[in-house]
Amino acid sequence: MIARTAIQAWCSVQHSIKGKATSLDIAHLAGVSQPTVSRALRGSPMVNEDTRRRILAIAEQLHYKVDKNASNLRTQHTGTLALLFFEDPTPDESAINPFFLSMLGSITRACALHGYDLLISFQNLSTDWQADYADSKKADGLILLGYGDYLQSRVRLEKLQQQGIRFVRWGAALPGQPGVSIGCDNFQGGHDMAAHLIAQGRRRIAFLGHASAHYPEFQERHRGVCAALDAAGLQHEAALQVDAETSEQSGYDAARTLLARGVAFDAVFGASDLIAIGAMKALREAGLRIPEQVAVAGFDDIPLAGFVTPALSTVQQDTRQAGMLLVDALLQQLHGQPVDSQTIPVTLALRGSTHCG
Amino acid sequence: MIARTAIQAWCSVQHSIKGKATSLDIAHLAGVSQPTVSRALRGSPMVNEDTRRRILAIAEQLHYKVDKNASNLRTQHTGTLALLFFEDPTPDESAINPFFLSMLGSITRACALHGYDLLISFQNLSTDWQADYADSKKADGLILLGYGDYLQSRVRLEKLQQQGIRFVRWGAALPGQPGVSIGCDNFQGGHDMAAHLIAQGRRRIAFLGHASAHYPEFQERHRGVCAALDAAGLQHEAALQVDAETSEQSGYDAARTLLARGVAFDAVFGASDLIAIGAMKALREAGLRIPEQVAVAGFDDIPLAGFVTPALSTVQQDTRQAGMLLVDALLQQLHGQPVDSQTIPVTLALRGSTHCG
DNA sequence: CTGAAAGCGCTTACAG
DNA sequence: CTGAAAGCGCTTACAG
Repeated sequence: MIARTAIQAWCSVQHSIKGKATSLDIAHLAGVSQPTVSRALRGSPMVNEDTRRRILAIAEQLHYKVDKNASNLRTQHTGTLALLFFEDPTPDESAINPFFLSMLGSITRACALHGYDLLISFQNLSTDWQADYADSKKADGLILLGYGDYLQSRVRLEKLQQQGIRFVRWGAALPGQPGVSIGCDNFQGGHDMAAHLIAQGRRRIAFLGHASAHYPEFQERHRGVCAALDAAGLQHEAALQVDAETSEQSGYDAARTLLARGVAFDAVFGASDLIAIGAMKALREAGLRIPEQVAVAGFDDIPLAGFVTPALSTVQQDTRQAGMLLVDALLQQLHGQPVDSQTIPVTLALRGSTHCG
Repeated sequence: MIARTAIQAWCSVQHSIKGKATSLDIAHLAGVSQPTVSRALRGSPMVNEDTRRRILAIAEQLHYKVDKNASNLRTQHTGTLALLFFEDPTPDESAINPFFLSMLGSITRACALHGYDLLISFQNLSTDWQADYADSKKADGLILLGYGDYLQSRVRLEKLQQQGIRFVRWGAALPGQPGVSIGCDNFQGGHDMAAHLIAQGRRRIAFLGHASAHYPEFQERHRGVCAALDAAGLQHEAALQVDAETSEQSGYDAARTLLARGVAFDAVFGASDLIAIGAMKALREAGLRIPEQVAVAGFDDIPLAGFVTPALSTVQQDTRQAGMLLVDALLQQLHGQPVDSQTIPVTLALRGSTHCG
């Protein structure tokens, strides 16, 4: 047993020199070698039970924590993952898509569950982000999140892969695409919501959101809508699709563009909830009643979707599951196991914005 | 000048052994010593311009990045800050207050501006978070964010301070409080919004949100409301205050509680936008027209505030400035400079929910 | 302007 | 079960 006073003395010395305790300090105090302290702390089975207890007690009193920089340097891995948001630069950067924020929450939690830390960074598509975090050994792997212009970022994904950097991407899993993607079934979501609208008697469904290969998620959602229209024997007109990216303002603008075109429509499907909510505002300003004259639907089921008026029908993505899958897939890669891209199912959250009466 | 082939050879060797380039590799290739590489890379003025260029060229071709673990270990600081969210545990953890998320964005940006990385972690109040990140040298300092129960977390702040850990907190700066706080002028915000409501002819303003010392921000907002009522010669009744924490559901529940009490009111002031939006739903369900019968106001100006119906009047906090101030204050502490707590002004964002006609 | 040397605090074979 | 030794990849006095 070590005298309390020895530790107290140590503490006061330490306090004056302003340094943190190291494993060597503990070794001195416990009367063992430094490697033994390291073993005891890491729970190695080949250390005497009494010795371990003594060491742990001292470590606790000293508020000792293993220096991550030293252990990472030694073991050559960091125990942290980096989350990179890549988004088109927006003028108001503070407005992050709530959907991603909900992903952020679930990713953080999944990391914590596995004992990993999360480094986070918002990237402009314009900056040269690809490998920074991995190359400088700040993180063992990358999680990429963002509805950016896919074609623009694709080159970078290829670079990442060339450099042997481990990463997973949230988004549509496309054939021949570099790396592993986890995404929701955008096609199914688009299809099911359109089918629902059709079942509610809607015939002319406008789609607000990009529908090009640059934005594969939105494009898939749009394809789902078209498929549902086809199945019902309805036409899809180009004039009923208006480009929009995921923000209220963009949705508002897109709805006004739609109105200005003068084409008839009885439903508006926003490619994201933010778009839908922005569109609702424009529609109301134009004197249209929701859902009587126009049904409105969104995609994501952000927390506020149920609290706007009328409550927004939307396609729900299971962010909790998504976060887990992303982290799991990345961790599996780090452990050298092969991983496949995955698509997770969506469900409809039907509310007042698509139901009359 | 070094032969391209040497580098190519190096690359293929490296590729086969699957390791990253180190400064020593570069030194060999450049025909200099390893310390010289380190100096060149760090922009030391005492290295020959030609040598530097040669080194930088090679470094670039090899995708070399300084190993952060090694340099951090050597220099004893990490170049990263940790952002700790502490919130009361919520059943649905994915629903993070959008206001904080907007802070997150601006904090990330401020960190990047100063060349710091951001480690992020969501903490339950119940877990033992205080010093982990700093003790294990993962971060140089902590940013604490959260509308948790203040009295519960105060003990921990004191511990942090005892251990000499640098931190800043977002929230009300109270007398005798440990550490540095940056917060908005909650009293002013509460006061100004209440004064606005009174100017609009409202006389009985309900306040939804905790108003105890456990939640100093909300309490200050409430005090501001009371002050405005006093100034106008109006009474404030206890029955017009209902506890709520910051979520739509809690706001919804609080409004229903208020309705159930049967007291008269002509305005509802939510202590946060989420509360206000939840309350709007409950009020509408009760058949009340907003703003004709009840004006509704919130606090935070989250991105969606302008897109609910009617658009929500609210108190705007400048999250961009807040993020900068938090990071600046923390960095100043790290540089050994004294910092004071600061309060930043708020402005009203007045919209349809408080204006008739 | 450049190099040889030391050391940051760990972990992990290697002996015993 | 424990210790002496080496080394992860840097940075920074110290010589020259």
